[in-house]
Amino acid sequence: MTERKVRVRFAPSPTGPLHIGGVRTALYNYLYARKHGGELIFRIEDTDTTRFVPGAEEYIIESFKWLGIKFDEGVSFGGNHGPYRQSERRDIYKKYVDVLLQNGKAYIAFDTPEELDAKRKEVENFQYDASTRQQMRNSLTLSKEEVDALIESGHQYVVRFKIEPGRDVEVDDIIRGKVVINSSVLDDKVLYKSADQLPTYHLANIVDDHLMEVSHVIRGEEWLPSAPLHVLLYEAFGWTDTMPRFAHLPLLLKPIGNGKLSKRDGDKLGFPVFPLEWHDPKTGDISSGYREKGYVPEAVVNFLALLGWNPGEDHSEMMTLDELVEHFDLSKCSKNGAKFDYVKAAWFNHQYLIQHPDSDWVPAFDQVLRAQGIEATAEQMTEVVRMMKTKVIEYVDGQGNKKKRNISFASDLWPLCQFFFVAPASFDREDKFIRKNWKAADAEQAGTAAEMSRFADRLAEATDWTAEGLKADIDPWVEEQQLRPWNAWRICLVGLGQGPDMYELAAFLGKEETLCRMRFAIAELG
RNA sequence: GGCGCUUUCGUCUAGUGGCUAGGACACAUGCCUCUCACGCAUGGAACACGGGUUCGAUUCCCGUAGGCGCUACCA
Repeated sequence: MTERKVRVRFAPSPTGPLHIGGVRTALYNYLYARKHGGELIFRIEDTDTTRFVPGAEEYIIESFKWLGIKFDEGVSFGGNHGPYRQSERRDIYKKYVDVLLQNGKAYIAFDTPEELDAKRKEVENFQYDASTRQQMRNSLTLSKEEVDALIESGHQYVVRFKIEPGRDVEVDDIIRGKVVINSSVLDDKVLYKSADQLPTYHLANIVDDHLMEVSHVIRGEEWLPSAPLHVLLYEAFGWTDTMPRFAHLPLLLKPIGNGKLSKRDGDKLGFPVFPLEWHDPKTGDISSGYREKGYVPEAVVNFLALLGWNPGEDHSEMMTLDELVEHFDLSKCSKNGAKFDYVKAAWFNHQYLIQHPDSDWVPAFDQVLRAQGIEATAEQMTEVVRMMKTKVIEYVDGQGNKKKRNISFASDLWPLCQFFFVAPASFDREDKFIRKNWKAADAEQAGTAAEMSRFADRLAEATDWTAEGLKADIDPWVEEQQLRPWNAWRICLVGLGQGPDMYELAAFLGKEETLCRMRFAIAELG
């Protein structure tokens, strides 16, 4: 076989939002295409009209736009192998179905879905294949005249692939090596339905991949069992010379428990399984998306790329899209399913966020603040981000345990930064930090209140109210007075044992607010 | 049930016919410190099991068990 230009495709069905596993499949196709100077095609597989969901196609396109995964041709991208929407290729499929019918590789079957259901109930493990097709109503058991008459009178039919039994069919998979399945276990798959004059996935897939000159089929492992069927179809058409190479990717699994990652896991465990928020047009349900959750696309891509593949050796896990392209190698994909580790996904986002300029957080942070009824300037928000982005936040994991993790999203900021915008209204005397750091006066020592009072008086004299200015002014005085005012001061301004450096906080609040909060705390705590 | 794929720390994984089996996330401890952190350092933690092949198997082969997928006029 001669070296062919690499042409790969991502071909989703517009039946709903794009699942994160689909995103990974698309990403691997993208990486492979870029790596080999090839092309990536975007095809819409809408041959099942009953499952079509309006808006899904637009959603998928929008998702890739956000993720930065670019297609070279396909629906909405142009190209000269179109149309790229399967529902617009009826005539093409019909032509190829006839080819199969004429050369005896396929036959017409009249059994209705109801009849087949009945048969399945009646015969355990019924399969429409070489062992049973002679008992059914099809062009193999009916005379030509009967068949023609049936079609003439408007009976609906399907075209089935006639699989010759007893043959070991070999699939040479890039990731898994040789996979052999005996054709006897395959059934005579429906390739085409007269009812809507559309093919099923199997036929459309082979015809399109051939016509679109696809060189490599990179798809999920759920397709592995039908890969031999596809090989047989290429043979039936006489296209084996240009048959694409296959690569079946391992699946994404639930983070906890068993089974593959599903739509519901996400919102149950608190992480999205869709790139963008999705509003179901039928039920009105809203499923959360990575974009709305506050992920940056680079982090999502980076994390996803490493689920089932890695560059090997001790290479850094932080990689840009270009770096991923540079190192990507299909043959180094792992073979077993990967549990979806959303804590690590958050870590990736954390890494990207602290690498981005603080001001990049402002739009998202602004939304978070507005939701709390707070307005702040861009400068203020940038400052808060700078001071708080390396803190940690508590969260509840899938098992209901309290855990801590790095701040990974703008929305994590609010619970930890209220005090920048809202003064403490009361103090919890039982709080460990307050009990430890706010002492009442006794016979030998003046209490914390007195100390804070003196400290406030001294602060009032400060002229350069910036973090640096205050430090230069106050540090020597504190030293001279042999004071350790930090924790008590923190109680005054924050109300808790939280927050950034005290000089920085004071500088942010301003002189008036700082002194006001101190007087209030002194009065309250005594 | 049938068919197929798969199995290295809790998770994602690297790796080899002979290694103290490496890294990342998570976890723990210490240092730093003005709280919580960040950062830095350290630590615990894995080759599913049973047979072979072999001087020697985590690595190669065969079973068993577990996990996953497919088994539609869905993709």
